[in-house]
Amino acid sequence: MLKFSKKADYALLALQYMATVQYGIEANPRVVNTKEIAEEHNIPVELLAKVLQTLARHQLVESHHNGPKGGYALGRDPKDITLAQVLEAIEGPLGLTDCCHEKNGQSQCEQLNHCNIRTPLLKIQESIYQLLNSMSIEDLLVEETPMIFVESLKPQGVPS
Amino acid sequence: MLKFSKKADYALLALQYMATVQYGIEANPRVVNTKEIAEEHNIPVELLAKVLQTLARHQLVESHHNGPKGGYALGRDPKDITLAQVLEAIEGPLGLTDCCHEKNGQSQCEQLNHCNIRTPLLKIQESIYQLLNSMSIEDLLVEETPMIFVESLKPQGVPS
DNA sequence: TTTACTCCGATGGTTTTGGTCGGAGATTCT
DNA sequence: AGAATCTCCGACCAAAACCATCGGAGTAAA
Repeated sequence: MLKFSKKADYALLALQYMATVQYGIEANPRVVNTKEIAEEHNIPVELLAKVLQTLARHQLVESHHNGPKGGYALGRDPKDITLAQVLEAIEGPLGLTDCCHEKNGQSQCEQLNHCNIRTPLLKIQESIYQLLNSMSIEDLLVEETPMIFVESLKPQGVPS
Repeated sequence: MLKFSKKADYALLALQYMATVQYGIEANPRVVNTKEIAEEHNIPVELLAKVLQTLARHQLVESHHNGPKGGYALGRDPKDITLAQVLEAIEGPLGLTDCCHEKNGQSQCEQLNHCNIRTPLLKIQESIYQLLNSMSIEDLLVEETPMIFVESLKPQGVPS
């Protein structure tokens, strides 16, 4: 359940690779092209290209279409690119249920007019978003990943 | 992104309804049948039946096949049924990436042999699981949903 | 001018998902 | 006993999402 799409995986791999090249231990700021990343990770080139296009459209990476020496580079500092931004760019806005991002009023949720679980699910969704937004590409670089604690607090006692 | 399946939504709705009937304000412990829940929430009966079967197989609900007066009832106290259990029963084990639940060794991840993002993603996954496991069906009953705080702590300083 | 790259749109195949159908077994009511 | 009603289980189909591919246009360096 709750699986990322392949495209999202590819996006994270690509961003992590670009961050390593530009900001890693052997800092070597340069532009990397699609084929290089694809071969590094065994990803189909054309699909990765599309993923990078999407990331560029959302200003997460910058495209340098400079002929043979063209390629992509990170649009900002790795610590300013959160996982939430990446996933949102690739897979669209976070929405656990269908009735989460409705444009105007309740279009779909007329089916579930007696929906009693909407509010709590929205809370969960918000928590997951905070979680994804608290981690950045920079956190993917270090070996020992920072621990993340999730704490559930229930201020008001639950009725019996 | 990260959308629940319809079946999962239906499962939560059904469990919430059953909990309300059995443990709600007007406590009226009785067995409810599939059609009753389906009509209450405008869910296709056959699909809901399949969902309830799955829940029964995982001991989250008990099936009473008592002819005309048969139906389902919660298998345990609502507070002992966590959302993680429900989702896991319906949608299978949590796994953000493909390489999460591999049976023996690395079967798929041979494609991503240079995968550097696996460990951090597993941390995120663990956090989400804790989150889903900290909420129960009982929490779906109350109006004011308990607030959930997600706190990201980074013990070791990040490099650079 | 050629080359190598990004960019964008369109397209096909495959898997997952949502939803349906029919039959078997069990129990209650007539 | 027989009919009706319910759960249970497996198989089945259609729709949608996803993965992957291809072709063409634009641009800048060699």
